[in-house]
Amino acid sequence: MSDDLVVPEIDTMVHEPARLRLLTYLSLLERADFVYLLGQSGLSKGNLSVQMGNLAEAGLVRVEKEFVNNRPRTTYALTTEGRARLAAYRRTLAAILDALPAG
Amino acid sequence: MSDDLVVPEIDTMVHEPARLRLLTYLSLLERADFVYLLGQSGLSKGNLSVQMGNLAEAGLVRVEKEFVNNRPRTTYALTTEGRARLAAYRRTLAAILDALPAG
DNA sequence: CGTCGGAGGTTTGTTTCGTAAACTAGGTTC
DNA sequence: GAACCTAGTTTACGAAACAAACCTCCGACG
Repeated sequence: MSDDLVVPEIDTMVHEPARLRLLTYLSLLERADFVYLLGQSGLSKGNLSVQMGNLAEAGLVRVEKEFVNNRPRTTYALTTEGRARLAAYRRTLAAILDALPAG
Repeated sequence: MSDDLVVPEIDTMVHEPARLRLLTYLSLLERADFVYLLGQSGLSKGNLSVQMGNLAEAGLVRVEKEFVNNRPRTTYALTTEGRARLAAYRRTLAAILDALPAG
């Protein structure tokens, strides 16, 4: 019946709101630490810890742990792959949104 | 301190991949029935039924049930509110994506 | 009659998300 | 040195998403 009309697959690792938020910050800031992301994202400590763990395990972010003033500091940054996945996601969503009416 | 850098809230009723997919079809087609969406979306019958129920309960889609050739047919269409929510979502996501690098 | 198939759900069970609370491990304060 | 703070991690548990299997209604076929 002619209708291909296929909505493309969405990368759920990126799409998930909490992670998309975090990835967006990292994309804008290049690097950010746990405390900053905690305040900025509004996520709970536990959720932030888990989601960063997920992103790291999936290879989208790199984690650096060090001690500063005798206190732990965990810093995150996008990996090359993370950047690529985000860019691909951006294209996918742009395609979907473009199909939607009303600018 | 200057950093407002706030990523806007996402409408999860729309954002959720399965529902976003369904809403996109409805947006493009104006109306679609259960069987069509089943084939096009790749969702299971169960999930499709549940997600359409969610969307209907949230007031984003209107449901029409009738019998055609003595067989049931369920047709869905966006409501005015559904259209508005989708448009708002579109703007929100566009804002997020615009902040991301790499056009 | 019996049963096959299609439309539309509901039930069951797994996975993921999210919050809250407990826990770890060190530092500072009195 | 007991009480508290900071930075994270882990655990417990509920809600939602999802797939697969099963159930219902009804007309068609043999």
